[in-house]
Amino acid sequence: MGEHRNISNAVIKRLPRYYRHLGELIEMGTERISSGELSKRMNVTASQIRQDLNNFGGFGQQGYGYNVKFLYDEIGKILGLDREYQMVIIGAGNLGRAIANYTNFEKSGFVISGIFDINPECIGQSIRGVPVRNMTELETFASNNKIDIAAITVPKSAAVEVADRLVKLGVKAFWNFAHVDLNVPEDVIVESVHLSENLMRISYNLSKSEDERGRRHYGKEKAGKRI
Amino acid sequence: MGEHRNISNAVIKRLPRYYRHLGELIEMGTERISSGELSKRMNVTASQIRQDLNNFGGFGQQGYGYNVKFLYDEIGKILGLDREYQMVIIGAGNLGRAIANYTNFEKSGFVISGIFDINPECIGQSIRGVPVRNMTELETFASNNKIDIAAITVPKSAAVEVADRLVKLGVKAFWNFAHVDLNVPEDVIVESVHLSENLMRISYNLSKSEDERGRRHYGKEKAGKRI
DNA sequence: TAGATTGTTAATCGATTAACAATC
DNA sequence: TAGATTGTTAATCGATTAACAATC
Repeated sequence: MGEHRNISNAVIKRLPRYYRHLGELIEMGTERISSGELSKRMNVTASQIRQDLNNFGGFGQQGYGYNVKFLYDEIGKILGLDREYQMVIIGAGNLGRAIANYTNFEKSGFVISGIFDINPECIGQSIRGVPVRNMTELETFASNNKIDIAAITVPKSAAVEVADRLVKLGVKAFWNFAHVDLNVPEDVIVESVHLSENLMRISYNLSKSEDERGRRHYGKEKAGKRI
Repeated sequence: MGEHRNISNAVIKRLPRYYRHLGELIEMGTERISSGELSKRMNVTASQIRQDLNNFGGFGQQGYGYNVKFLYDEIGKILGLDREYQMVIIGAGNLGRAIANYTNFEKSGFVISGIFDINPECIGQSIRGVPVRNMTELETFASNNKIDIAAITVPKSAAVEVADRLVKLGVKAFWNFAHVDLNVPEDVIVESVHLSENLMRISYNLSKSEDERGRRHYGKEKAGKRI
């Protein structure tokens, strides 16, 4: 019962990627696939694929493999993609607009029901048919509309306060683009996209590649101690 | 020597977060901090902090802790933030603009040197002082300007081809926002931001929370086999 | 049936945490 | 010095991979 409690985070992080590849396979008209073939395609071990899927029950068949469409649908259900989610976007800047315009979202059941900003120039504008509302209307809006997810695309300085307001309004999931750790109650989900951290991993790896010839040192030199 | 080879990915992923928190501590005027205090602030174990930092050498002092400013600078160096990176953005849509307008990037040494698109309406426009160029000019541009990083904000269908072109031009790092796995040579870095995967983790967690009451099943029912 | 491939257990590998001696 | 806290080794935990019996 409740099959998907206690599934490790590592597994969950991989599910969307399985889902995407299976979608591509469907588009290609592939009907069945073995863990071995999928393994080659995705660059993960077949063992890992089978282990991951078995966390949720038996989706395959010995001697046959997995039915692509069936597996795709099942993973979709696991990921909760079989229903709609009402999402608001806080911040109608470039990032907020990018998200609002991201047509694919609605396809997968993420419906943008409101966009909010404090900038008078934005307020009243319409983005993809959704009007930009004044942040002062947030509470009224929330009492008339269920908000499943709030995307936070405001600057760091405002993000924490906005999140607090939304938590009070009962919002249980945040998609956070601000460079802060939101502090929310235990039962509230935060998924953060820290773009600057992304860039730092790139610069780390770039400078590492160069080091492979160059050589650099960090911290105290402890002569002879490390090699 | 060449201290930072063979550092595990898990460690590297945490470095930007240390860096951000240390930056906040500097702003607050904090001069020194122990692994224990930082541990409370960041919600990680003190042991992990010490282990992580010791991958790069001894930054602390027994009985004292870590000098915040010194540690911040050292981590900055490790992350390669002590130099500039030339970045181009492929795709002048909302997401491309969001990145281009992200003022903070230049602060940290990421300089946007070019923006490219195929849409005639965009070409010639200027975003933050950077003109939007025709994609056909990419090769010419690359021969006159070093490109350290390319941000790919074009649709999935175009992303793979664009990345191939850029690899041929010698670009060694990609910041990929398209929903595809870019296939690049071994020595090329790809950092992907798959927004839809983010959303799926949110929907997974939301539907899991609801299951905690509801109950759902996936896959074959094997009565009595699992509890 | 024989062959293929899963589901699943056991072995390995890696990452995190605990503990403590070294040392500021 | 005594107290605090690091650097580092050892113990634990968890995740990945290998192996193979079950079974389609």
